[in-house]
Amino acid sequence: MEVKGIRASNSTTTTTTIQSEDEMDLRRGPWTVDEDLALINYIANHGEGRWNSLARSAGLKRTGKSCRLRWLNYLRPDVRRGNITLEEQLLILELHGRWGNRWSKIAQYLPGRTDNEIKNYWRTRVQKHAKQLKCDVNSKQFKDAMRYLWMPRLVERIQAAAAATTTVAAAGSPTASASATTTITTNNNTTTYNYYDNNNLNNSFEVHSGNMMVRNPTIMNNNNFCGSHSYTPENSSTGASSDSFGTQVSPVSDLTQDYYSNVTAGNNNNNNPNPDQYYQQAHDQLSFLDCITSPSGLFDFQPMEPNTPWINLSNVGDTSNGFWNVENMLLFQQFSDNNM
DNA sequence: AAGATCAGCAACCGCCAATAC
DNA sequence: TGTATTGGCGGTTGCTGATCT
Repeated sequence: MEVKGIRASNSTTTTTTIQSEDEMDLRRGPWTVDEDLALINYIANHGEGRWNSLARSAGLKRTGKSCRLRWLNYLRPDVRRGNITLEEQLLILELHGRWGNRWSKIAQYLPGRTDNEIKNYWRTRVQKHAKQLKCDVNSKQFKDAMRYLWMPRLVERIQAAAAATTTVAAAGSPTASASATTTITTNNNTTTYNYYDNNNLNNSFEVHSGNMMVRNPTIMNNNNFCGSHSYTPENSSTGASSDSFGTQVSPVSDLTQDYYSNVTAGNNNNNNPNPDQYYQQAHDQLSFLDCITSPSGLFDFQPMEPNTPWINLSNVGDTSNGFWNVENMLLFQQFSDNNM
């Protein structure tokens, strides 16, 4: 790879292919608080776009691309940060199955998440599992494992969390165990996830070639996903990530104000300020249902082989964060043997 | 306690399509 | 119409903190 500089935080460029005086001064590597403030302030006053000239006008010794990336992936007020939730994991798995590595497209359906974040999630978590299982992440074997084992397991955990919340709220009774039974049945273009929660209530959702439909939707009661959210349909002219969510939560000027006050209050002690914390609340109001239903017919599975066996996950005893424990790897092994 | 290894993620790169001139 | 610039995307790198030995 061509090396034009080093990635040190306070380095200037050690250039091997210098083309102009300006390039000699270009900074690279982690952004400083001052740079972030300069970028935030400039965008607050002038808006975004025309990134090269923006970088110059704002007095930033960065490329336009670098400024754009910093803004979109970090400084933008509506960037949602923190752990990828179970619902988001499920959605990522499903959408990746549908579109592959179309990260920006997938990101459109996870409001506040950036394509970079989703890509990192996939590479660090999902590909890790494939590696552990010694199979290619794009292999049928692994895709089937995701579809028949991992995704149902996620559904189970989602409903368990929802049931636990409900139970605690209702009577303060013991929290839910992961004893629910999940079955998946496929009939032509419809896949049905069916399970009983801890209150012995039957829950299910169906995934058609069209939209996902929910019956008795305990799954939707997760407190992380309530309220409403509007998204930009994929066929919209403003479907790009920068436009889809650019200004819908809070004006940039507010971000700048809050950010300034936070910095002056000494709450930023590193090079990675987190202004979005002020807007996290807005994103905690997102609707999972809104995320997974769309005019374009989202959340439909690829056609499956007929006579797909029902899979009972009741004896898959994973209650930890990781799915691929020894038991499940054995299960995966058996599953693979039966489907090769 | 110290070095090695791993995991997560911010940031960069090259390529390409869209837009401006 | 051709060229330059800009923006968007997917792939990759390397820094940093956590964990392991």
